[in-house]
Amino acid sequence: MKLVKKKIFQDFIAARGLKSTRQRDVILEAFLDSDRHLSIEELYLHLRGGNPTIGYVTVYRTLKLFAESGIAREFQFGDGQTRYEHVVKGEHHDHLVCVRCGAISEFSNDAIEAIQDEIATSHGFHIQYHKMELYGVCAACAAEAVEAL
Amino acid sequence: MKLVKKKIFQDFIAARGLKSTRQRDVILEAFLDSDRHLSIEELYLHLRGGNPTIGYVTVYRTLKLFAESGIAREFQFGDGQTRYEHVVKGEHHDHLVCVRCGAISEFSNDAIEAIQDEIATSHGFHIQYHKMELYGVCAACAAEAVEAL
DNA sequence: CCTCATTCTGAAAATGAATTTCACTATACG
DNA sequence: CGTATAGTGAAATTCATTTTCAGAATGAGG
Ligand SMILES: [Mn+2]
Ligand SMILES: [Mn+2]
Ligand SMILES: [Zn+2]
Ligand SMILES: [Zn+2]
Repeated sequence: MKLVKKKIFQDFIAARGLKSTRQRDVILEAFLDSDRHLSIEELYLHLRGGNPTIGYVTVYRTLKLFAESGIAREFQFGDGQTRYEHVVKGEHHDHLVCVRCGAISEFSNDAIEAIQDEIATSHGFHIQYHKMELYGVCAACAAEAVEAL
Repeated sequence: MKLVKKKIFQDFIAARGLKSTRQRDVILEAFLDSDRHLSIEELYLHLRGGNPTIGYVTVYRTLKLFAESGIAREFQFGDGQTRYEHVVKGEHHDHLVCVRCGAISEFSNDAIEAIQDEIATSHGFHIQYHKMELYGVCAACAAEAVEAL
């Protein structure tokens, strides 16, 4: 899967007449090695740990490229930072976001997706993408809250 | 309904020891008279038309108060501006957002809401609120696109 | 009606994430 | 190699939001 995504990005780079650079390689590697929903800054700070260092702006631009190429999705979970996760086209899932600890978990449900299509159709609306996020308290935080009593 | 919302806000103001001001009255009136999903700036510019003028910051703070009081919901539809709509607690709907003209329409679907609850339960997750937005091309814009051929 | 503690207002300043600029560097194709 | 083209990153800019602060308004108690 990691190799598939690398290939997709390489092809995208080639098709657009862009260049392959050390920075893009490093960022791609780190991005694919993560299973989190990373903000630009998080990835940037992570990369600063290694050597040589890569600029914030390059991380920013590269994540945008990932999204354009189809190997990443961009999100706004309401914490003021844009986040990215790597995905492959065709696959889809939505999110549960803990308002206490920020943990993000994933789910997908075909029934909901089907109903969404029906709703769109009945409105003469052509869906391009959707956003579905459930905000609340995760199991771990709920347990913690109980302990604290 | 408008009166109900006014009452809710007045009670909120009283319960919190806040004061009733001309500005809050004017902003509330204009907000309740709209059926749109207004950004701070839109409402501010609308109010500037009338006299006397009200500051941007006051509109900003007052919309926040509306949200806290329960008569408004806050949104981010991805255009970079925070938007507000007036609602009553208990009522709920989600949105279709046109990526071409920005039009926002509404829908609600009990089946989806029920499935969301099941998903949360199966994750031990306690939902506080959710976000569901379908982005795409509205019927009007689709028709326009066909004409243009 | 006054008093005055408290809240409100709004211009200006600050914040902070995203985005652009630009001088310099790296890539890649012949 | 040579060189046209794209990339990099520090710094500057943008832009909505949020905070600050000094003067104004509100309203509970007298
Ligand atoms: Mn995800
Ligand atoms: Mn709505
Ligand atoms: Zn949590
Ligand atoms: Zn439209």
